[in-house]
Amino acid sequence: MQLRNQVEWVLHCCAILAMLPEGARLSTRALAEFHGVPKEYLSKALQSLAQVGIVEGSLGPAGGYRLARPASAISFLDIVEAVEGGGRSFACTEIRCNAPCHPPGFRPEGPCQVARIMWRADDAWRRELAAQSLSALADQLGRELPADLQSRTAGWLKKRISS
Amino acid sequence: MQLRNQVEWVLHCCAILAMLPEGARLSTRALAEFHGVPKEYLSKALQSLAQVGIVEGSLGPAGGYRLARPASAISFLDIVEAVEGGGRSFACTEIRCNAPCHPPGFRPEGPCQVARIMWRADDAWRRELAAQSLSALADQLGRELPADLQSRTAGWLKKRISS
DNA sequence: CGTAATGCGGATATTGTATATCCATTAGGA
DNA sequence: TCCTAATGGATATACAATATCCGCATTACG
Repeated sequence: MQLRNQVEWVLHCCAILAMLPEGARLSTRALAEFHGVPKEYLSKALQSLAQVGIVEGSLGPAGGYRLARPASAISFLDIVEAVEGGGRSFACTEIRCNAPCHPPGFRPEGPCQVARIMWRADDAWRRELAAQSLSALADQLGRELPADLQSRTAGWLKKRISS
Repeated sequence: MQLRNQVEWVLHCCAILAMLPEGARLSTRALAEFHGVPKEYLSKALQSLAQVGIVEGSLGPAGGYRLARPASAISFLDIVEAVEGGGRSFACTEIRCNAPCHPPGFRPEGPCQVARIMWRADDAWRRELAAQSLSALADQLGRELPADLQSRTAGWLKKRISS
């Protein structure tokens, strides 16, 4: 069980977007170069973010992406689910109904106990991610990253910012 | 991100084994028929359980599997990780090191902040599964399953028990 | 205007993993 | 001795993740 590579990519992309000045945009090309990932494929992931309203894209030269709402209103769960989908990690196929000693077509009432337990763990995972906001990450990075690294990064980004 | 089908299968298999009388065994064939899943493939999953000491297989006719320790000492996490592996759901590839503005070969100290947050969610998931024992599941099933279903199941299993 | 850069969506190729099956071997009960 | 069982290796199949390519509509800028 493993999350897509795209999840890591868009989380870092969102972190970058969250540290940009208000209203500034970055192109897919810039984000891909910054993280060393394939531009075309990253583009797909960013489109997923745009479709659920986490980022907002604009066309033309000087186009690109920016956050569609304040970083404090974007959770890790929002981002992960935009790329990965909202499904459960445990898929119950109701194999308890297959027992040859059950009457054919048997359908029990209520969800499978095994599934209930697995889904509770899923909920705990989601709850943890829902509690983490993008702004908290940006703050943390601003506090812990060495100053020289931050200024070099800021300089590189400044040259790539559109609009 | 989805768990293997095998995870569902072995969880239900362990539930059955936990409800068997002390020392009784069930063959892969019986477990596969009971759940309506392919015997050969289920066998692989059960072998994974045997390798980490959750179940114990024996050869020959009247052979089969039984739990290797009390159901109260087996957690859902034990079973899931036996099949799925103990790896994290989020794999950090350190793309933060790829930034073209960083000095080449740059390696930051400490884990990536993004990864730390994702791993915390993984930990919450694992904690939840570690807290659920196989005996608790068996108790729950014994309490909630309709009596007629339980007796029919017990009868079917009795005919298949080895040793 | 026209040109180039951008996001967007569709189509497709490539790779890798989950799923599934088969077989040879070993071991044990009848 | 024969049958049945787990074990482990090899292999086939299906499907999803990864990656690339192309055509299109839009828009900034000269």
